[in-house]
Amino acid sequence: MTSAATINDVATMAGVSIKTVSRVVNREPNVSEKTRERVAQAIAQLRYKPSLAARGLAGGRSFLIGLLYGNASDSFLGELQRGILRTCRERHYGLALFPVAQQAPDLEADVLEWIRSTQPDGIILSPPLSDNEALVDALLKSGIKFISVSSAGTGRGPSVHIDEAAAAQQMTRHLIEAGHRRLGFVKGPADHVCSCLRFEGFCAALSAADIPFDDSLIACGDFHFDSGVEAAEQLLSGLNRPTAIFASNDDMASGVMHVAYQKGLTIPSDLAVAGFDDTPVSRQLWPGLSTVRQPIQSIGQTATERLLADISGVKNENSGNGAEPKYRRAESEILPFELMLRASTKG
Amino acid sequence: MTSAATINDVATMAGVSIKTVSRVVNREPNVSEKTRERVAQAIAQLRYKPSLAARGLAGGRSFLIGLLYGNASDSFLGELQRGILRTCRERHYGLALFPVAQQAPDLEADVLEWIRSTQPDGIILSPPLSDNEALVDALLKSGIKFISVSSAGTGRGPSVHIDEAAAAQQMTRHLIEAGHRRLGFVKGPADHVCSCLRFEGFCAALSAADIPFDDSLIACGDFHFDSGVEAAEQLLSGLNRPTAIFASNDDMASGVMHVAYQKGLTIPSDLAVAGFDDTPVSRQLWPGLSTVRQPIQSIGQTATERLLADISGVKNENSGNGAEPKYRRAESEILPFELMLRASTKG
DNA sequence: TTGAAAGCGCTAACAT
DNA sequence: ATGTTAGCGCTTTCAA
Repeated sequence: MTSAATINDVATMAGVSIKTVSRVVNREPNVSEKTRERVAQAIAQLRYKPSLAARGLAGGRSFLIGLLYGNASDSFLGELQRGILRTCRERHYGLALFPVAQQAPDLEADVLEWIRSTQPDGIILSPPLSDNEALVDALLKSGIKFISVSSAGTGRGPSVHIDEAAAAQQMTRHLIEAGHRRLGFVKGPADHVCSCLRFEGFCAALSAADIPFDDSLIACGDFHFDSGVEAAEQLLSGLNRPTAIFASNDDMASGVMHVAYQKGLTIPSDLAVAGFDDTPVSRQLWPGLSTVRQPIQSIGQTATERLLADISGVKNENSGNGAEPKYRRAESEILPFELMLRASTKG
Repeated sequence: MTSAATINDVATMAGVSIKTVSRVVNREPNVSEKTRERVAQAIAQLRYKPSLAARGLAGGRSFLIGLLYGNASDSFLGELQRGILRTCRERHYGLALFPVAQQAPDLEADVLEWIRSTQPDGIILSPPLSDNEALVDALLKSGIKFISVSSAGTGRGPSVHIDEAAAAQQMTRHLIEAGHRRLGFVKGPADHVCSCLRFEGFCAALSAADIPFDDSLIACGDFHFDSGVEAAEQLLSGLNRPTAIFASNDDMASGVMHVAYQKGLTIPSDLAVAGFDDTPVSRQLWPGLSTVRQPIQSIGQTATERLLADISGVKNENSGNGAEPKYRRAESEILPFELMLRASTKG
């Protein structure tokens, strides 16, 4: 046999009809364990892979999910893609990428047009697109299934993310426990929900420790390195400078470290620095940057699984013995984060 | 009309058979100008878009190009994807990602299988896959069109890349001109063609400056941060340590910087450090890392354009009046690099 | 220059 | 729990 195996080959080999093969491939119910096993073996042996084109044509679905993203960092997107692709591969789905020009005036129209031409079965929204009210509205109205990752977004759609506020609070507490009382904070873009949550967590930790909030210790950035530099220059210029700075992400934190070096400050003895995201750079900096790790791959995987369940899930929902529906989970799924404590905060 | 128009709708509206519509859509010959006109109008009026799935199924093409990649860095892959997607979007092609498990025993089989199931019309090979002889052989044998990016590869297929050796030579010359005579070098993985080329460039610069080659100044890494750390520990442990270290990529260079800090060396006065790739980290480190910038986005774009030309080019090749074939360019296309000189090499 | 018919490989609706 | 039958929208013969 020279060309690729088709569903017919599998059916013949397993001694069943092609429909049964289809059931196994699509994880539909009503296949006996024995049959499923036999079919699975034939599939493995023939190295059968269903043709996306044929499935799409016949099923009116594209077996494609779309990933919409703005100008997030490459490491974030890379991790996210890995997670998504893992699930996609298992489930024989394809991934269509749509890098959105965030500043486009008619972003929603662009996205809708892309959806029309690509016809993905569902969409994953990565931040900060998930925070865009107009876009979410348009998506909701269009009826396409979607899920947000790494952001609670506007709360009007399902999402998979960590508890950003709790993470920021915990990191802040770590700094406070290290003896810091003058804590600087570099905010992210105001229109990112996660920026706000991280700031809230910071404030919560302060007030829990009875440290008065000092507005002069707060600077604003845009999540990029350069804005971290600017923020640090502002925060470190006064006489009464902070002894620790918590930046809302690693790129800005690395900017803070840059300025500290320029000013001849030693990290962490003169200035402790913390970031958020655990991007690769946090290990590579000297000293290593303490930061918060999100399980981005898992987030991608989980989001994809939930999206696929949503797409084809309704039918499986009340499977079996009158039990509760399986897919009616909470709209949002919260995954655990982890504090990565490195030398930048340890005296 | 609620759902999208199909070829039948167009045919009915234009009063022709679907085959004629197909001819018009695919710009095939043997359609009278009048008919073509009429069909074109119907297409415009119905906003007809041919279904990729159906075209793929029937025609054996997918209008998809595949991107194969191993464990390259996220910033590299991100840039590459941006370049590729730009061209894809213009040409109405989709992009299918295939992250290859490099250590897989039957990598070629995996890839071939993926090709058979996804049926991309062409493939972009990113390093180090382009250096895998067995894989390239398999691809060549399978007859699928492909092109390598950022690596001359084994030289048995088209590619788009920079002149790695010249770049490494130029960076080395920069170090020599800064007064360094004891130059350390951290090699990349031996099975990466670009590792070898970068090393060759280094050696060429040494001999051009009449600096004797010293084997004790050469260490081996695997392109990852940790291996840079190990390499630096080795290179900086002896008494007669180098005054400059050129690492084959930025991640390893950052490892070198880490060790320098640990040993209390000041960069660049005690030790100059240079990297390769101009990943974002090179700016974020302190001091900024001198490195070589590849135009990765352009490489991606160019490769995609050439691949698509190759895919659909054959039929256009001898169009009309016996002119020369249009697509017979050189197999390899060399794009310019750029030295990014930052503080890590400037006294 | 045009069209009719036969699939491509799969899923959906309806048997059994 | 499994099979049968009709297509999905298009391209490819091959015929007119």
